[in-house]
Amino acid sequence: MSQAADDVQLPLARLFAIAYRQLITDLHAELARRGWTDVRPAYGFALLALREGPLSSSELGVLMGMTKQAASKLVEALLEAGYARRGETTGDGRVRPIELTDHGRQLQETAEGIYTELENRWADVIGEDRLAALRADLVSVISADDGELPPVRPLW
Amino acid sequence: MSQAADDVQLPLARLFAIAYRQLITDLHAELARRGWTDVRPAYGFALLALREGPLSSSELGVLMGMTKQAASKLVEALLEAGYARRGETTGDGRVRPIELTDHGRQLQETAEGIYTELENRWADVIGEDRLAALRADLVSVISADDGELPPVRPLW
DNA sequence: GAAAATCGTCAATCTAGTTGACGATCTCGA
DNA sequence: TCGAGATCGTCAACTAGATTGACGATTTTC
Repeated sequence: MSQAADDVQLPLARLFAIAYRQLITDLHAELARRGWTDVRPAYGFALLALREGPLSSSELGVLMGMTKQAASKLVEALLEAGYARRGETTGDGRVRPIELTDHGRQLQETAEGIYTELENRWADVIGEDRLAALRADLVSVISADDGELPPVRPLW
Repeated sequence: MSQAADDVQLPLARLFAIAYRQLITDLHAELARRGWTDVRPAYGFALLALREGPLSSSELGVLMGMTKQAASKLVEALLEAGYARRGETTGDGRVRPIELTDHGRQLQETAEGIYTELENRWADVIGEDRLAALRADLVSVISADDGELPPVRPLW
């Protein structure tokens, strides 16, 4: 008998922590294996947010649940790594929009592919239906407070 | 219609991040409300591990998935805050066991009570059975690799 | 008994965030 | 229209929580 069944009463928080870390670690290990060695975990949600189009640092900060200063530092790292660049200025002279470079878009797509694989492995273990239920239940609980999904944050 | 249903395809990793953060934030908010104002998120899993009995810093490090140096710093913080103390030395002169003080035990029990309340709120939203399924599914996936539950780490 | 491993700690460094301040720019209402 | 106030991005200083590397003191092993 596996150890798993004994631990069914482990705190959810602990399970979330482990599950999150496992996904992110596996993702970055596979990225590294494919040559993407300068990708930091913090980039993930930012690349995802930038996928849809240019964003200001402040907007990115709001989406990620961090201060604009922190977002600004993250953007700086993305610029230096060549995954993002300053886009065309809008009418507003205060805003300096950020957008993905081709390299950044390539990374985003590669990561998305790997990540899909990882979730498929989950489906292999617990089944498609249970996975869908898990996702749906998570969404209902975390948006229970105000009906909206709160911002992410790459945690502590 | 709530926003929740639209987002069912959000990455699990993101949901885990949000769910974890929400639980930990709510827990510490309630702890603070009850007067426990010097509790840092990192203490949580350490108090839990120490609940069963004395541990060395190195053992704590292994359980939490961090280096012994990091565990040592965490222990130092727990000692200074009065939640732990050096216990009786074993035969091994290298080991300096750590154990909970009464104050630490009180904190641990308070936190556990609050945490149980939080999980009960989850049960109120998705139901007892779905909550049990969620927990069981998480456990099976994260222990799928080697049949054992990996160490926690308070993440990034 | 000597070689090797382990325990705890020190020191330096890194990542990822925070708060506070500030100049530049935009918006809105008197 | 113009001035008060809000917002954008950045600078600086700091904090939390981790890392690697080194080392003395012990213990274990052969």
